[in-house]
Amino acid sequence: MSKLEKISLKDRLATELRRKILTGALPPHSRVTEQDLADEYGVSRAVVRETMLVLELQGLITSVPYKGSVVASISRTEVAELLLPIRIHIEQFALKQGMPLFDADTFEAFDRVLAEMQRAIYNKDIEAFNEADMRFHAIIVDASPTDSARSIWDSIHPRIRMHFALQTGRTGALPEFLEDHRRLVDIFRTGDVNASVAAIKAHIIETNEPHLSVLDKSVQA
Amino acid sequence: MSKLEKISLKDRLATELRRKILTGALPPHSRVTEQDLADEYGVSRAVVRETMLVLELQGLITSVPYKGSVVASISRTEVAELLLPIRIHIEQFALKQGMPLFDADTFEAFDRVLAEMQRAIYNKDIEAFNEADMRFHAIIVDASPTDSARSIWDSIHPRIRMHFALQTGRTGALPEFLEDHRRLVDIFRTGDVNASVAAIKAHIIETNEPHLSVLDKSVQA
DNA sequence: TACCATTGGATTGTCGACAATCGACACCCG
DNA sequence: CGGGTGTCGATTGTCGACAATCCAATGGTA
Repeated sequence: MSKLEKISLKDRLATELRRKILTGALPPHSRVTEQDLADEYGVSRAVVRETMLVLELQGLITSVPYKGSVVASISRTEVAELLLPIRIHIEQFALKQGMPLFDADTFEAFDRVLAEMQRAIYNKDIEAFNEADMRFHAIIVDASPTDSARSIWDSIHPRIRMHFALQTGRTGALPEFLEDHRRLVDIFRTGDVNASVAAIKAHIIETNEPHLSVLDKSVQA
Repeated sequence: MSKLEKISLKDRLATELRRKILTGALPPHSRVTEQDLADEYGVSRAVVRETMLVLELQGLITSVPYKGSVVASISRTEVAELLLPIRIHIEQFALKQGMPLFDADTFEAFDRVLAEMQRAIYNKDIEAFNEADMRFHAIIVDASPTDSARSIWDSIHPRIRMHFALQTGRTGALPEFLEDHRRLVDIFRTGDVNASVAAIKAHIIETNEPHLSVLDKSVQA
């Protein structure tokens, strides 16, 4: 049996809006109002309000009482010195906790995502590739038995992705990114936690290299 | 003119529920239902729902669809290796960005909080002391021009406080904590950013020492 | 003209009612 | 006696309407 789609409207709408924001369909400073969204998606304002609350707490929109909301804009410093270091820490934590629990299913999930990336490259579908990239790291974070790791990650990661999605779009280098992920999985397979923890940090830094230079300083501090 | 209480019911209710959770009035695993809260506080369920959503995203409660919500419980590992390192990083980041902007008002705010602590000690009011402690660090985080620092901090800090509030209750050592904060302000006054960044880290670690030992390893990693 | 009260439209804040879902228990049927 | 099945209470999910608030435009007055 498949998924059966019993997801709340709030969650579906949140996913959809996040997608629009991350792909630039809703660029920073765009004005979004509850009634408009309610009309556009055919749901009640109550649903929209809860959705917007989620997005606000995740830092994707900013809303001021009685006035309205706008899509947030994110500074390079914020990404480089605040969000990325936190993301690195979370994924390292998740690996330390979760890697010993990796089983056949886990690696099968990794392989599926790698295949998705392959396909995305073939189709030149950057959005699909980013989606797969996101899923790849979600597997890591979810593997940790501490589920608050995922919840914090959820509130950090979209902003990082937003920043890069709107920046250059790393079109050309997709195959190398795929290779990078493959190498990661290989390291995971060895079961060497220390190596994996180091590798994931290097991976995240490199993946986001183009725009960042100040990173290392802030990580150790 | 003073505050004038133009705060939304959602925010007021969130503050109140957080207080109850952090003081142990609502211990972990307590069941909370929307209608009960709505009745108890005389607000609509819509308000309660938005409040609960906030608390859930902040990791203070866990809710499952169509069943209900319970107050979350937090593991020691989670606090020591995930939440605290992140909190340290946020406050260090905020200091680096915000300290150069500290002005007379900022230090006045610090002094007011120190006075609050003094008073709380005199009244043996632990809750008031914790409240002041929270405000102290909020000043730091708010000083950063990057306001997402505060939003992330808001979603990290309550869980940490919850863990300790429910644990021992550091009753005896209150005066030393006050002194610790005084020393911090003194360092801030010198304007030495590096020293301050180091001091805030030491402060947070020491403040939470009793229950933690593994901390250092995970911070540098 | 300059100033300020008001008013009107847009937007969010709050509410009460109805719909969907879940879990447990009683009930029927073999 | 056992297994499914339906029903019922509790709880969350969704909705449309009304209230409060903000802001800019309007218009009156000195």
